[in-house]
Amino acid sequence: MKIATFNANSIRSRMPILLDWLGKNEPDVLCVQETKVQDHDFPTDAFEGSGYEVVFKGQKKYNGVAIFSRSKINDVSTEMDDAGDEQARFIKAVVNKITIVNTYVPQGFERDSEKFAYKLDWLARLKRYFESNFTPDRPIIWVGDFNCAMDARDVHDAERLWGHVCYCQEVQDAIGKIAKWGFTDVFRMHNQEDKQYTFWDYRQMSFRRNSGWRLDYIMATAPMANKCKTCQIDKEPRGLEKPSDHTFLTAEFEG
DNA sequence: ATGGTGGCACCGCCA
Repeated sequence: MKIATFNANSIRSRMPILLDWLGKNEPDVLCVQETKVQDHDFPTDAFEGSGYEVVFKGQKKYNGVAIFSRSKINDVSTEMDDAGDEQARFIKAVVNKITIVNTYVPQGFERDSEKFAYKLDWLARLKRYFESNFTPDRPIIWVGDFNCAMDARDVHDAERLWGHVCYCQEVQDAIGKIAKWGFTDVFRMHNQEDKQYTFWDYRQMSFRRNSGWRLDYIMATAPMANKCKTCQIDKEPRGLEKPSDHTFLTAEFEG
């Protein structure tokens, strides 16, 4: 079973990249974040005949998540709790009896902002979601754009960036607590190197300088982590006419 | 050099 994740930054703009990548890589499941499309405008027609089923939760302009699967998708939910907050950052589905949780963690703007407080609260809610709905002996994959670099290897300038909303103690702790509940970062399980980035800020032409961040993750509970054979970052250029600031991350599991 | 681009939906917000 091959599972991949990709922050699209508008799925409609990345359709050529997405369809091409699906055709070449044939993952069983692809989780997408920042689809930036309302549900009634989701480009379902474009995937007719692709062999993929898709479920999604979007809203106008921002956020939005989707799960593509070659096998039947069951038990979809688009909210982690009953807080009634509709930011379209969470979608869960079951595929081949494996629970897939796809999240677009809030970015947080600045550390003294309301948005940052929301980010921390959102992550605390996600922790409660896992605690109250599952036990870590179940096969669960949690993937997405976590907007968090977990250690110095995951950023291009650890000294300067320490304290950034995507590289600071509070967010590392919030994600760390969820990981401690029962998740393994399967990329790190297979690769200890630094500079293994999944995101480059296009405001700073950072791709050509490799001024990146590792913000995208595939996390697995023990029964799945034990079966994880590889986890790789896609290094191919991601489109020429229109850049995409994140790349694909893929993990392969036995069975 | 403290900026810069890109996407969406508007006349700014978010990353």
